[in-house]
Amino acid sequence: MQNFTKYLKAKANIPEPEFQLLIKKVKLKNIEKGETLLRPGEICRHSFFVEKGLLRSYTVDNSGKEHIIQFGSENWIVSDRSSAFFNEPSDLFIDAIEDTNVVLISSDFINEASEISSSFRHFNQIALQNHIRHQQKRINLLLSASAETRYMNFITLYPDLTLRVPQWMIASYLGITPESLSRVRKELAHKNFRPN
Amino acid sequence: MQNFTKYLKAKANIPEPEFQLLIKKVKLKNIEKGETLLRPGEICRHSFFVEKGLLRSYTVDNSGKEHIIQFGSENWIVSDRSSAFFNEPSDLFIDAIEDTNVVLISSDFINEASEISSSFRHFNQIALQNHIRHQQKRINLLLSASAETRYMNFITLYPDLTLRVPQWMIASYLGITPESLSRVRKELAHKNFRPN
DNA sequence: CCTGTGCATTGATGTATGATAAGAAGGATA
DNA sequence: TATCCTTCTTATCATACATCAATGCACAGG
Repeated sequence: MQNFTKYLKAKANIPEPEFQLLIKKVKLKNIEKGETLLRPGEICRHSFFVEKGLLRSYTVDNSGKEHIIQFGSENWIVSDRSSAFFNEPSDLFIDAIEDTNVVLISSDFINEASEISSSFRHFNQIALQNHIRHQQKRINLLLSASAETRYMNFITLYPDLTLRVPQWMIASYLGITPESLSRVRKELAHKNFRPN
Repeated sequence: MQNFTKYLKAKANIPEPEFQLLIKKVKLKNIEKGETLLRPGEICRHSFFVEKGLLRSYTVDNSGKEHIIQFGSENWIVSDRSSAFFNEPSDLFIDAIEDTNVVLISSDFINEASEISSSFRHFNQIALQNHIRHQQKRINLLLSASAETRYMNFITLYPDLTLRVPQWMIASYLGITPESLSRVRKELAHKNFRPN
């Protein structure tokens, strides 16, 4: 819970009494490695703030292949925004890559916080805009860059994840096979590139 | 201007006097086919509501290739949201595919409308969430689907654009070469698929 | 009417990445 | 220590898509 309160206080300036009321609305949950928080068809009722640990969200296509949408480690929020906001059935899985400690943020929480505090509204705006910017960059990379470039971009952007996440998941995030990623890494090693 | 006022009234319930004040804030602009509205390095000062015509936004990679991010025909808004919101230099081009009539929406307009009307705030929220959902789907397609599938998806999603936009631009949007798209279309024709 | 310019098509060839299969290298667990 | 797993690598072959080059149209401007 400490990370979450720190995070929220840093991002939104909510007066203390209201803050205390709000904070009662969220719950903690511990999940084990491999445990699933959301499945396709379900409606995403909570956003998950990661206190400690590592989550991922991903789709599974009709040939059974996984495609990772997002990783979320400490101080990140993982969610299916569309499902949560529009009350639609999700088409994502969310599960835990490591034993994880999450804060459950309900839509109610967000709505109430928005009513109470214009500062929170602003924070929420920024979060949405950041999300859009991030997705934009990813689309652009997928359109224009080779596997190698995409991987380079990943490790500079998420050096921590590069170490914590198994390679086959990184490959999935990049839209390539684990074998291809292995080749790319070999190439990079040849070129005397060291990820450290 | 008619489309824009109709659009805004339908989306946000702003009391008439305030609406009249707001509407004075926007300007009209006519641009010719090929004319450019935004270049990389510039800050995106306006969102462009398309009254009539057709815009596109795109990046150019370091080998000179264009990658189309978005098309916008009547009643669509084209913009670089990140640049506009965060006041950062854009890395997009925006230009006109046809002679086009746009409404210039400044950040001021959006801020003022947000202050005046909670209904407008809500509309804006929905617009952002829709944007996220749309990008999410596109990322998922780029990660998981073949050129053929991506094209099929495009023509069912945007049958109008399929007719108005030159094929090489559609190819660019899909992340393939015009030659590949041509072959994909041939394949589909063989399979007795008719886009009509 | 000719001619230039941009776009779509087609063919030949190349290359990055996928598919499949097998082995090697840890980590966990008994 | 022995035995599983899971992950990562390596090798071979297959394929989707890119690249390069040529041709055919259509349409605009002289």
